[in-house]
Amino acid sequence: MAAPRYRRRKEDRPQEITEAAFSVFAEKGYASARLDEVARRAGVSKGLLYLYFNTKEEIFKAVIKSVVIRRVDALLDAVDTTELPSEEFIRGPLLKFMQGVPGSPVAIVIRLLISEGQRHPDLVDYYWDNVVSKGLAAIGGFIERGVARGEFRETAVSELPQLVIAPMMLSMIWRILFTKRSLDTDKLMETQIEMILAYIKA
Amino acid sequence: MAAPRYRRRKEDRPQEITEAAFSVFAEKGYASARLDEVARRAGVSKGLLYLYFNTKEEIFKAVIKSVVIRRVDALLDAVDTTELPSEEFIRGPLLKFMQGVPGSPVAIVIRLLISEGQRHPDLVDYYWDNVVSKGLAAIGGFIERGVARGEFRETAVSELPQLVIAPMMLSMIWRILFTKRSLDTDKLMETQIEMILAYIKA
Amino acid sequence: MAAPRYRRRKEDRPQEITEAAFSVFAEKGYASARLDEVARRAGVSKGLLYLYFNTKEEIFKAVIKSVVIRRVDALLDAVDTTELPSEEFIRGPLLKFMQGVPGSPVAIVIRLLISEGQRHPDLVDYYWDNVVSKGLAAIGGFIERGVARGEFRETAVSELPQLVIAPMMLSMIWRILFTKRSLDTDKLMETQIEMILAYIKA
Amino acid sequence: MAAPRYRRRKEDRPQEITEAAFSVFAEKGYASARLDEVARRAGVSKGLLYLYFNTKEEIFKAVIKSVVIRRVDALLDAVDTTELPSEEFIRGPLLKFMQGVPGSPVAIVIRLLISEGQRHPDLVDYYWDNVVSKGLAAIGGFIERGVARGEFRETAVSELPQLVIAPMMLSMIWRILFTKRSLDTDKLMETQIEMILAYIKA
DNA sequence: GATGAATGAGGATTCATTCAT
DNA sequence: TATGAATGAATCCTCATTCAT
Repeated sequence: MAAPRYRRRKEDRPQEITEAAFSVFAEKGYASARLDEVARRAGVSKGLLYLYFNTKEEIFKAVIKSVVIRRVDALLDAVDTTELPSEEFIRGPLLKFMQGVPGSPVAIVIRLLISEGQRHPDLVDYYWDNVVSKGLAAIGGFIERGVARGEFRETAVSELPQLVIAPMMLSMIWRILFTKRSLDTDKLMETQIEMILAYIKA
Repeated sequence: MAAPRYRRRKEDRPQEITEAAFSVFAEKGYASARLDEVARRAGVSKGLLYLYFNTKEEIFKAVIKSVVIRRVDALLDAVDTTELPSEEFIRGPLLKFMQGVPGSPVAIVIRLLISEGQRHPDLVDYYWDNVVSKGLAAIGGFIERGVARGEFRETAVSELPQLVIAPMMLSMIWRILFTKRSLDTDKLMETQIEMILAYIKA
Repeated sequence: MAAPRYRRRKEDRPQEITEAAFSVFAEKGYASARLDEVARRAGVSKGLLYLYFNTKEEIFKAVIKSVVIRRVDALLDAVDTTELPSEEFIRGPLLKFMQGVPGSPVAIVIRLLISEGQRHPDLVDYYWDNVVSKGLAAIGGFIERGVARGEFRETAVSELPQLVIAPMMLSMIWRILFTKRSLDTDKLMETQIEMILAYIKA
Repeated sequence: MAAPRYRRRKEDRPQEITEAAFSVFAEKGYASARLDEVARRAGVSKGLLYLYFNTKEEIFKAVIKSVVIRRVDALLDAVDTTELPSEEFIRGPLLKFMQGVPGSPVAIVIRLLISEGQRHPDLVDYYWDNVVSKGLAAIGGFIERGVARGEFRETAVSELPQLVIAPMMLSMIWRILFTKRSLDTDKLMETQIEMILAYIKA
C-alpha cells in the first residue's frame, strides 16, 4: 500500500539513461560497453532501454548529443557580446574556457568520437556543426575583429584558429592517455596564448 | 595458376599477419576488428594466427609495437648529431619530421591507443617509453641546448616541449575525425614553429 | 498448437537444465558433451544456459551436486535410529540400499568423477564430504556398535568398512563397462554381506 | 657431418609413441589429451604420429592394448601350473598379484576405459576378452578346483569370482579419486581373502 | 621416413535485441 | 509503461588432421 518514496517521472527517463550510458561509455568505450550495465546504472530494466531507444547506436548518439548541446554557446555568446579588448578577452575568458575543457565531459566525447567516429560519420558531422566549426569560427572571427580594429596584425593565425586550440587538444589526449605523467595543462595553454598574442600583436 | 595452398613462410608470417591486422584495426578499431578478416587479408587461415600469437590482444600489441619500433630513432639521432644551429634545425628537419607524422601509420596507432589505452596500460607505457618521452626529451633538450648556446632565451617553452608538437597532435586528430574538412596541417605546424622561434629567440 | 516460444519459468529452469545436462554428461562424458545438446534437451536456447550458469564447468558441478544431495541421508538416519539388531539391519536395510545404488544416477556420477575428478578436486572433496566419508563412517560406526554390544567380535572389518561396499563399487563399474555381460550384482552384494557377517559374528 | 649420437630405430617408434601417449592420457584423460603433447613427449613431430596411426582414437586403442598385453598371462600360467594347495596359492601369489594392480598401469587403463568405454565398445571387448574374462575364469576355475579337491565347500563364491577382486577394484578407484585419504589397500585385499577362505573352507 | 606449417570445422561464450507477462 | 527471461547470431579460440618440403 505504501506509495513509492518517489516515482520517477517518465519525462526524465531518457536523460537518466543517457547519463548512465555516458558513464559506461566513458569507462569502457562504445564497443565494450554493455547495455546491461547501462540499465543497471540507470536503475531500470534492460527492456526499458528499448522503449526509448531503438538500438545501442541510438543510445550512443543521444549520449554524444546530450553532452554537446549547449556547450559552446556560452563562449559564443561571450565572443559576440564582450566589451573587452581582444587581447584581454583572449587572455581572460577564452583561456579560462579552454582550460576547463580537458577535465570536462567534452574530453570523453572527443575520445569516443576518435574511437568510433569512422563508423558514425553523422555524429562527427553533428559535432563539427555544433561545436568545432562554431568554436573555430568564433575564435577566427574574434581574431579578425582584432585585426580590423588594429589590435592585431595580419598573420597566418587568422586563418588557422586551430593554433589557439591545439594545446587544449593535446591536453585532452594527454589526460586520456598519460594520466600518470604530470603535465601542467593550464600553463601549456597559457603559454600558447602568450606566444600567439606576442606573435599577432600589432 | 591456383595459388599454392601452403606457403610455409615461417619468417614472413608474423609480419604478414601484423600488416593485415594493422589494416583491419585501422578500419574497425580493436573491438570491432574480426580475426577472420585479419586472416583473410593476410591470406592465411584463422588457425594460423594462433600459431604466431596467442590471443587477439597479443596481435594488437604486436601491431602497435611493429609500428612504433624505429620510429623516433632517426629524429633522435639527428638531434644528437646535427651541426645545424638550433633555429635551422627546428625549421628544417624537425618540422619536416613532424609534418610527416599525421599521414603516417603513427596516427593510426595514436587512434588505437586513445580508444584502447585504458584497457592496455602496458601498451601506453610502451608507447610512452619508446616514443613520447624520448621525443619530448629530445625536443626539450634541444631547446635547452639552444638556451645554453645563447641562441634562445629562457622561457616556459623549455619545460613544455609539448607546445612544439601540439599542432602535430591536433593535425592527427583532425585527419582522423574531419577528413572532409580541409586543413593545411603543414602550414599549421610551420606557423607554430614560427611563433615559437619568434617567442624564444634571444 | 505451437509451443510457446517463451516460457518464463525462472524457478524451474536450473533443474530443467541440470537434468538435461545430466543426461548428456551421462552419455558423452564431460569433455565430449556439447552445450548445444544440453540446451536442446532442456528445450531452451544455448544462451539461456548462461543466464543460470556461468560456465560449462559450473553446470557440471551443479549436475554432480544435484545428484548427490540427500542421497545418503536416508541411510544415515536409518543407521542412527534403527531398533534392529546389527545383523538384521545389515542384512536388511543396508543391503537393500547398496543393491539399489548401481542402477541409480549415483553410478553415473561415479563415472563422471572417475573421469574428471583429477581436474575438479573440489567436486571430489564435495563428494567425499557428503557421501563417502559419511557413508563409511556410518557403516564403520554401526559395526563398532555391534562389537560394543557383543554381537560382533573385533576384526579388521571395523577399520575397513570399505569391505562392505567393495562389491557395490565393483557392481557399478561392471554395469558401466560390461553391460553386455550378465552379473548378478544383488547376489554379489548379498554374498559379501554373508561372508562378512560369518566372519565377524561373535 | 657428425653422425647423430644414436639414431632411433624406426621399429621402436610405435612403442615410443604409445608410451608418451599413455603418460598424456593418464594425466589428462582421452578427450583432454593433446596430440601436440604426445608428440613432444615422444620426441617426434606431430606429423609423424600419423605415419604410424591414422587417428587419435587409434593411438588410444594402441595405448590400451599395449598395457593390457602380457598382463594376466603370468598369473594365468601360475594358476595352471602351481603345485601349491589352493589356500596357499590364494593367500600367496594371487593376493600378491592383486595387491600390485592398483599401483600399476592397469589402474590407469581402467580409468580410461571407465571414461571412454561407452564410445569404444571394441576396446572394452578387447579388455574383457584378454583380461577380465580370463582373470575371472582363472580365479573361478581355481576355486572350483579346490572344491573338487575337497579343500573348499560349495558356495556362491565359485560362481562369483568377482568377490575376490572387488576390493582390488575399490582400491583402484580409491587411489584414482581419493589420493589424499589414506587407505591400507593391501590390508583390505588381505582381509577379503581371509574372509573368503574362512567362508569357503571345507 | 620426418617435419612442422597450415588448415578449418567445431565449440564455449557473449550480448544486442525481442517479447510474453 | 515496465520487466527480465529468453533468443541466437556472432566471435574467439582449439586442435585433430593434412601436406608441401
